[in-house]
Amino acid sequence: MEKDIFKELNEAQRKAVEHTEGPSMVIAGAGSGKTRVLTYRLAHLLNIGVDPFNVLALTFTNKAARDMKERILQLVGSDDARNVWMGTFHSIFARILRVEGHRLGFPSNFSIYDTEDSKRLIRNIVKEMKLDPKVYNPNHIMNRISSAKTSLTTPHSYSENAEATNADTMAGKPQTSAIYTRYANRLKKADAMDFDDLLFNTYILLRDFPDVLYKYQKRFKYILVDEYQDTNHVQYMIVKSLAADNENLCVVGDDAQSIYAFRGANIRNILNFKKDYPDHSVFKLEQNYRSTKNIVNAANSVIENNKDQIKKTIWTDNDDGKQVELVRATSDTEEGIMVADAIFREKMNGQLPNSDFAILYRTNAQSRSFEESLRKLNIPYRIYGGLSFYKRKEIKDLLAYFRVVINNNDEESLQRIINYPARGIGQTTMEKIVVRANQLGVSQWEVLENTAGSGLQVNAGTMNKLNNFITMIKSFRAQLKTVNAFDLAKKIATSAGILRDLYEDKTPEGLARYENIEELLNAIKDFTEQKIEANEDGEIVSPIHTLDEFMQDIALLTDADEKDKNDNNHVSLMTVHAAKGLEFPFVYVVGMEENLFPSIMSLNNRSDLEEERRLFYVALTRAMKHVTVSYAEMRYRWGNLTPCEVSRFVEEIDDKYIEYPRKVVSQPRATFPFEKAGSRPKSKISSPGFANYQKKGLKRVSNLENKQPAMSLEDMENLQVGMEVRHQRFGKGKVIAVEGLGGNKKATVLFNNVGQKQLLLKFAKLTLSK
DNA sequence: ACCGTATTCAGCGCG
DNA sequence: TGAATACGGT
Repeated sequence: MEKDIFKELNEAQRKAVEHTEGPSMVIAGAGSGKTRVLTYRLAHLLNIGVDPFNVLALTFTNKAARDMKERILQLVGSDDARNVWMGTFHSIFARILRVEGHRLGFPSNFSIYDTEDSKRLIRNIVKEMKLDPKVYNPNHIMNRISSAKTSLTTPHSYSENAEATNADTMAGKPQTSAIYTRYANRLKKADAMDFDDLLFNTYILLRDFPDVLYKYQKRFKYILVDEYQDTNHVQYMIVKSLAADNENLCVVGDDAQSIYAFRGANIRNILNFKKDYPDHSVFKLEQNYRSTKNIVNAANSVIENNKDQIKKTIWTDNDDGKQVELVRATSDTEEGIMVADAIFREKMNGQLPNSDFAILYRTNAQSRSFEESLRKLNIPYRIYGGLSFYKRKEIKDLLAYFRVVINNNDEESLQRIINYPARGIGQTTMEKIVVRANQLGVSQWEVLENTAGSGLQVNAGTMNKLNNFITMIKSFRAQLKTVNAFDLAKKIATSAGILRDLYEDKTPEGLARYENIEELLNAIKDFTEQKIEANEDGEIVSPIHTLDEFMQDIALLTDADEKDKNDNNHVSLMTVHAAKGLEFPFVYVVGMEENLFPSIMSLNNRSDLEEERRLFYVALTRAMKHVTVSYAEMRYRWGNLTPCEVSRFVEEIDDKYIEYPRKVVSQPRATFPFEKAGSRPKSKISSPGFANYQKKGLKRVSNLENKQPAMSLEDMENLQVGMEVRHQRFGKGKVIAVEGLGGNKKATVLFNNVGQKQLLLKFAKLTLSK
């Protein structure tokens, strides 16, 4: 068994796997088989007799944890691997906090506030403090609080930290510290933790309770941290204290792929590992198995421009492959068309599946032009990183019910559901409750539960409505431990009126919402049944699985989307950030323009710019066979047509590895086979980007390969209603209307196969059939 | 309580 | 441009 494992590894990989005792760091270049090393290392530990309960593996995403677990199960061939503590920092420490949190005054059923809950709470606090929400922007305040927690700053130490408070005062936000204090109190009162608290409180727990620290140090004899370059300070501290006893710590990462500094990741954690653990070993995985030589070299030539990095030489034995290709479009719309067209051709030439292709962009807002063009070519695509299932309103509404049932003090959830579906408890009433709760220093639920005694001044009708609501929630709560998750969930969805409310909404969106609720209920049913065990007679013997268990299961889940196995044949569209860890044969990195990629916000300091460069490095190294980079000379940004310049990063690619557009003889004008009549004005082709090109002695090029020219002037003039025509893409059809004159002449054509289309004749590839 | 309109804001995003 | 929220009228 063991020998088989090692056979599949190169020397560096094998050494990294074998080194089990003492601190070690694995620097894993892009495509160098990092996951393989991680899984084999874990498998190796189990093979040499380490108890899976003594192994802790921390990953960056839930998905990474799941994938790894699966692979290890295959490798080890026994169920032992299931007992390894493997998951994200957040999920592992949430689990520990459910057990140990009482020491910090948290019940085991504490709620976890997501970003939206946190923001809403901050917004409310700002309102309660009568501050201007424009000045105290919830997003900004939350970032402030988040980075405070990440750097282990409590509300108290924040208020005493002159640097922090001065910065706030200078920014015109002297009350930030007070908001933080209030926010922390409210979370505590609600028996809730936000995402940062899961880490922050774990750190406090380990710091202040030596017996807890001791217990987990003894438990986690072997610790493994993936994506170490993306850990922030509190994560670093937690790992450090857990590993302090035996130092069997292995961290894996690639400084060149650190792209999350903007949210607190500290690249120095990996750069300083050597100082932290003088007795360490370093293993460098430098052979890339993923990409062609051209891609690896192109990426290397870019990343060389960064100062902060660990020295390494990424190389590959793979074929040379093709050079990186540069595509220049006149507009963002055209960029979409050109990229979609390129994918179409590549796919047809090679008879390739759609899933071989990915379009990567810097910002989500860029996806639209690609969507449109892909749709027009009938190429299936999927956008990643949109609104995930668990963030949808209807799902959050139902989950909020669950959360209130489980934890009555969960104020964010309470506010969400107290008047949904509408039951006549409006803003005014809610404000009274909030005020009263704050006056008495109790939770909002406690005010409600004791409506008579709490001195809440509302009229009899409202009082009645409140009492009905309370009674309903209490009746659900009474069933929490006796009824299984699915039955209770169904009951809540029905008797709270959510299903009815959605059922009555017959709009497509309403229908989708209804279906989403159904899907959630199905998931709960799965959960309920999956975990039930029966004896030989089919009698159920295991205890029922309850709703609070389900909620703990999903509390930290975000990517529910990955489970559509049936339809996998689509082009992937996502941000470069979202593409981290993935690979595709053909990658299109689009929007390679100054101020976009690199982002305009990164241009002021070197470290931000270096992070952008690493991001581009990540983008390039996703590709196995071929990379195309593209940019537009004009782009709509915030509603304005803005001229753009090619990204400095493109120019950093060594000329040997990139192919610039070839010179073209004529045909200066782009053709827009699918342009809708009356859409955006076309841009003129004179921009800084163009000037830049001339400087470099590069040549202009036709934008789209013409398979067929647009209509002749003569045909355009002759076209009349009733004529039979043929379109390159739409096929045969009949003209049913003609309007406009000269260059703006438009025709409405009823096509046999695709229905009615309006075409701008100067661009349409139409021929007269008769 | 609810709906349509005005206004504002826009960076990537793990848990 | 367009999504999300705030506002103001019924």
